[in-house]
Amino acid sequence: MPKQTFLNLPEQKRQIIINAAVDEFAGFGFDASSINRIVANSKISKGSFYQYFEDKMDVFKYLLSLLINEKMEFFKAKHPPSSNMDTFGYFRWMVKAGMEFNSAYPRMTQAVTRVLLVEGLYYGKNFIQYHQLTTDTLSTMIRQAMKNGEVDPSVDVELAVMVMDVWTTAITTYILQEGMKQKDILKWVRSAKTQEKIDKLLYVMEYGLRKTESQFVRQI
Amino acid sequence: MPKQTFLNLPEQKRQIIINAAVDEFAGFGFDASSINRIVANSKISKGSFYQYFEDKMDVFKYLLSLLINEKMEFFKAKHPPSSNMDTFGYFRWMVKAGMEFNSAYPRMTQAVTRVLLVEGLYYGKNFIQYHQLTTDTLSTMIRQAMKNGEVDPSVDVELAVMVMDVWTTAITTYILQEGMKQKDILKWVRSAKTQEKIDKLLYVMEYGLRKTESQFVRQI
DNA sequence: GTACAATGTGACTCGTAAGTCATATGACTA
DNA sequence: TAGTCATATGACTTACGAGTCACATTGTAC
Repeated sequence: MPKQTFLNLPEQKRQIIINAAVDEFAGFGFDASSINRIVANSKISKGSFYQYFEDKMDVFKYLLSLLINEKMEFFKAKHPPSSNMDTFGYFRWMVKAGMEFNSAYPRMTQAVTRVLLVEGLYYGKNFIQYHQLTTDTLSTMIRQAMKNGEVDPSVDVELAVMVMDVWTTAITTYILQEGMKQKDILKWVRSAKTQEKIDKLLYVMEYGLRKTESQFVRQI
Repeated sequence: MPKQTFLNLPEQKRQIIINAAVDEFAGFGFDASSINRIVANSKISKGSFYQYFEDKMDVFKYLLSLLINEKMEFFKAKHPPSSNMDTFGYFRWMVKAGMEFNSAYPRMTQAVTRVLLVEGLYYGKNFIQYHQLTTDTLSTMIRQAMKNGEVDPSVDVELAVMVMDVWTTAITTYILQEGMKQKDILKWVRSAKTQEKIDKLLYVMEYGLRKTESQFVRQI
């Protein structure tokens, strides 16, 4: 976490530093990011940087915490459109709301996604707990869907979690990559065409999970 | 490509250098890999390295070409178990044969996978042609499956290709990651339990693709 | 043996990174 | 005014990377 000195800084100066760091991580990933460049781009001295943060990992963890807080606020403010929604419907809503959020903060999301997903730190020691959180949530959802009779009870829960996890990551990465090419990413994500594409991708997963295992057992 | 000097080298010396490079890329990825370390680990001088290769990218491309050649030999020697196989059956066979190969050359595969898939160079400028090859093959397969009536003709081919591509990558990465934890990776991949897991993952995709789009259209 | 080509060597240059520290600035306080 | 404290600075140290080059060694042909 940043030192008190950083938190005492005027809002505007803090923002300049945060933006420089976001651009650096989004553009170079974690390892290739340079504190020298962050410092140069935010027009502070090297010494000041080390008065604010411990090191590169410290800044990154701070950015991550900002993103998580914003995301939690965002989800708190949103509510699922209808209350009588099945588990998969709820999952679809969640994924789409997530995309909406990502499009509202594309640079920040890109920085964090690049480091955590693309560079694989997410699955390494430092951030494994965040991934654990996701898989736990998914696991609960699957079990709920089984209770509701939406998923065949013979389904291997761990496997289904992996499917949903990988699938969500793939869609998110894909949408972010394509979205960054657009003029107005938020508008593009909200467009009927993009929404339909996301829906289709999610349905591929959903029907796979709904139908697979029972069929699989019969076919063997 | 390596210079003639390298190709003139005695087989054993070449192997030592190749092994050092493989270990370096497998352990550090592309950017973080160091020629200094490769040189130290293969007990040649810095000067010699530059007599053999242009630079880091040159070694990596050479390793990649070795892997591709070996893989082509491997697939040439193997034949699908039965001739009356549907498209998805053929796809399953291909994926599994691929896993078999990866397990036979785990370090080499890990090095290349880490750089191309995990670090995302596969989708960058340098290696995009290899990815294009994969998507073209998949595209042909999907169209064939449609002709055979195995896939709903309303399916969006581009979307299906993306599904298969992403899914194959995810499974490959997963199996390689888990496999590296085992004592005998080849034995582990061949075990009934692992094969069943791979099958299940592929069936999730298959049933998703078979059933989704027509259902999707009806549900809207 | 001599001459010439091929191969091998590691110290050296140059660039850039992380992190430190003596010193400077400037605001507030007694 | 003098003292004190938080903040700001950038030159400096240390480490490590890529790539070069003058020179050394080895192999081969005559």
